[in-house]
Amino acid sequence: MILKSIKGTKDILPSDSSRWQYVEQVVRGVFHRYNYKEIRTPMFELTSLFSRSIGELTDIVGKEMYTFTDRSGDSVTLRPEGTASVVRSYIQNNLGEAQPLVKVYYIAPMFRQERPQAGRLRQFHQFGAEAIGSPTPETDVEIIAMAAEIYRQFGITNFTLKINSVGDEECRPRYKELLRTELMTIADQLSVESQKRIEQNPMRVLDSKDEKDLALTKDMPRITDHLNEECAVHFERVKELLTLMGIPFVVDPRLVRGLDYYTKTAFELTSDELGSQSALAGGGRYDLLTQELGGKQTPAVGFAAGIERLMMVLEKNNFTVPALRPALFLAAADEASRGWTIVTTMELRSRGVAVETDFLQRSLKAQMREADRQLARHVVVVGAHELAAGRATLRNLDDHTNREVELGLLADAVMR
RNA sequence: GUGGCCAUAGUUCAGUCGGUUAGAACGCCAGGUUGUGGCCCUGGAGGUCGUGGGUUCAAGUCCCACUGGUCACCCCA
Repeated sequence: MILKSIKGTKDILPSDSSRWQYVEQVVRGVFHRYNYKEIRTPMFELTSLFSRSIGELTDIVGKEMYTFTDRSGDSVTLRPEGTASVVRSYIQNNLGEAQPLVKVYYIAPMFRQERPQAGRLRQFHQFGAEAIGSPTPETDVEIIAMAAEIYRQFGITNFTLKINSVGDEECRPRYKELLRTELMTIADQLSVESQKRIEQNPMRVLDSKDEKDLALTKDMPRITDHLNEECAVHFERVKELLTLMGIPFVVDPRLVRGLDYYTKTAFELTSDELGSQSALAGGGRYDLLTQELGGKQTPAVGFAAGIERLMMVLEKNNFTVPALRPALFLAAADEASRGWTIVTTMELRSRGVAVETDFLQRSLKAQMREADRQLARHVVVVGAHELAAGRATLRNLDDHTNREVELGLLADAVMR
């Protein structure tokens, strides 16, 4: 086999597509109840949209983007996440002019050029939502509650909600400077990666998974102790509302997340059933992004979740979705009756019945086996005898019962 | 980008110390007395042993390279 799919991409085969459809349907249902409307943006954008929004120094922009030069010489990139495109569309289409708060969701493929592993693909799928136009902590909580609700809909309760506040343009720089100074004093003991980050993004040092780093930075100042009044009040209110709603959470002052645009609330949903890539979903507030991309200053908050990772948890839980089944399989007992079966199959289909028939000129036994394999609910064998009588035996493959039906009333007989 | 492990039928895997026509299970196909599935029985099809080189009288088996997969690191969904 010379032509194969690109590394880190996967086919969603007929055997699992119904599972995907079911998952998407449940997700859409929750978004609908929260009154979020779908937005579909292009799969690729000008590279600068992502580098400017996600941040030049992030891993995503620095080493994970699928970037190409197109025939006109423009640098374009397959979207690595959803928020940048949504905000671009929000600005470009003046969505904020029609209403003060825009609530949208997406279910879409994303692309990052990394080495694949369990729970990580180069093309993967996310659902996510953005509430653009509201500065209130209530909106943060709606987003968080909605994400948690989706997992609950699938019977997944075994996840941890971690939240933090990363401050705003006023208190974060101040905290970063304080932290940087502190980190300098132990710089030579930190891991190489962390040393590099002291300058560029000291908060990511705290987020390091290196055990030595963790021990060394244990008593470093926490951002939650250095928020300004506004951020602190906001964070308190988020925690208060989550508590009132009965949504369990843990405050993780080290939580930073890999995108630069977050302000105030940042959160993450993790599962311990996932192995190394444990993040189910993540999100936060991004009050400065719209302005950063050339729009009016507009507060916003959102989240994104990995569908493959949700699928992995569902599989661990032996979650099954009902199979899609034909209501009827029309079998031909002899060659002369095949004309009738194929025409009738088409007629019944246009009347709304899911019908399958034989296309391989197979023996009756083979047709029966096919009906069984397709999980057809009923089968009717039609031959010269039935066509003459205008009646046939309708067999229910689930309870193995037979009954006589008029051929003209087949649709009613199997639809009920 | 770095590292560990792996690569034999459609799938999951056996394959001894290197030795003759590479096996099993499941799946697939066909039969098991005139026209009724699932279970059972019988038979059948299906493999360039990932690719290329090397060692050897002899390589699925040993060595090297490459490719692919997988898991982990970094980071994230």
